[in-house]
Amino acid sequence: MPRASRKRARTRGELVAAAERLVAQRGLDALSIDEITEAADVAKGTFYTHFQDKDDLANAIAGQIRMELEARITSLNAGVSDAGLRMVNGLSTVLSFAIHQPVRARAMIRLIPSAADPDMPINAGIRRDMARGVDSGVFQVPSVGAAVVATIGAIMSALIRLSQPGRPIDDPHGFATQVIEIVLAGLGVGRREAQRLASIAMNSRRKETET
Amino acid sequence: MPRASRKRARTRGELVAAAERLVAQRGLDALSIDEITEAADVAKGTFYTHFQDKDDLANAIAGQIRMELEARITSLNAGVSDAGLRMVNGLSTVLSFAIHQPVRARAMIRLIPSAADPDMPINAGIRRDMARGVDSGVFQVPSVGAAVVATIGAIMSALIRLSQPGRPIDDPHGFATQVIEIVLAGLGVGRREAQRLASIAMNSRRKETET
DNA sequence: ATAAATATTGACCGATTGGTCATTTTTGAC
DNA sequence: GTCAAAAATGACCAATCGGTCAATATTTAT
Repeated sequence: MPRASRKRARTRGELVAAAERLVAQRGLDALSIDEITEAADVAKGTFYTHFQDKDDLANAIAGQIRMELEARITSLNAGVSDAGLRMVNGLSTVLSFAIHQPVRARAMIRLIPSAADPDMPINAGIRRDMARGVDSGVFQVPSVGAAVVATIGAIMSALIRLSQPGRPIDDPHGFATQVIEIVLAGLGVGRREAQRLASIAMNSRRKETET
Repeated sequence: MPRASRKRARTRGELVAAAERLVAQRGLDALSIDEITEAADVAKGTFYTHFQDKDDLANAIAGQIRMELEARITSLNAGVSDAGLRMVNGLSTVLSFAIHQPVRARAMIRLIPSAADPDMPINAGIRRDMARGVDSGVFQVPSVGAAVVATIGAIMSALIRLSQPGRPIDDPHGFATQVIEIVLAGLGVGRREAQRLASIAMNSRRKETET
């Protein structure tokens, strides 16, 4: 069915959108199926024609967001070999996501608490780029493991702060730039170079249109 | 204890201990009162003679842990005016807690997700010491706000990693020292000085006996 | 237009939950 | 040892939840 009806996709989209909103506000555990279907304005039974259960929906949402982020970072890093540049491309993409899509960013945080786990697949990119940077001498850290943990934590914390509702930051791009600069300094990059790399990355993200 | 029987305190302690264990494993939302009372080997009704509801218990646990940490840090920092020393005293205390009491540390993480919020009372100490360090020139950062967020995030991430069950770190004290060193470097402290401060703090923590 | 296929609906069910309370057990002051 | 107060018990209830399914509405193919 090439010209298949779009109604099904639209209904599914409404469920996902409603769930993202609710999860961002109150977390997955606090939600009932009834609540989600009511917010999406569909009957309860409809939920089960699109998802097996609540976990299935959660995985669909988290997987989609993760895919989008990874695709964008991969695209940005195509052909880039410098570890510093690769790192700021990844970090700035994540923080830009928090700025432009705060609701989905918060949903992601609540759905993937393991995002802070350095050994999760979602953090494979950071691990690789960190090792690359240490090998090439761009980064100077007491250990790759500690550096990965510290970096992920700092970025996740900034992600949370940037996507926090009700307490907007005056200059979010500036804030994100500062956090990235601090992270790079922690990795042993000189203050001036850190400042330069962070600015380049966040300024590029600022110009791009988000989905 | 004129009017307080010891049985009551013991029962309450069993409830708290059981809850800490269960919360560390599966989070508060996933727990039922039945489960907690069964794990504590008391009847369901007993729960309600000690706590109003599940939130009351959660607040009691989180409050107790927070109090212990703050008391220890305050004690360590008594009479210390150097911002760098004050900062590493705080950070090393938290990481030492994760190493020596991983179950309670994980319970804390799950009970206070807002621990990553820089504006929460629990992080007032970091805010103050950060401002003090910037004023005195010990720290050099693009902004105090960004530095606080990055620092809290890095430490929380290390806390999570250190308290993670099933995947112990070979040299936890060394790992904690490395993370603190990276954080200090991010705050503009020189590599050698950062290494020195982190080592001093974590070595002191290593010798102390934990509750 | 019509029928087959698919999507949607919402009433319904069994299981689980938070919370109550009359009863029993334990404690400690005398 | 006695007894009143405090603590602990566990059966019980109303509410909510995840999940099902026969009935209905909509879409697609012919």
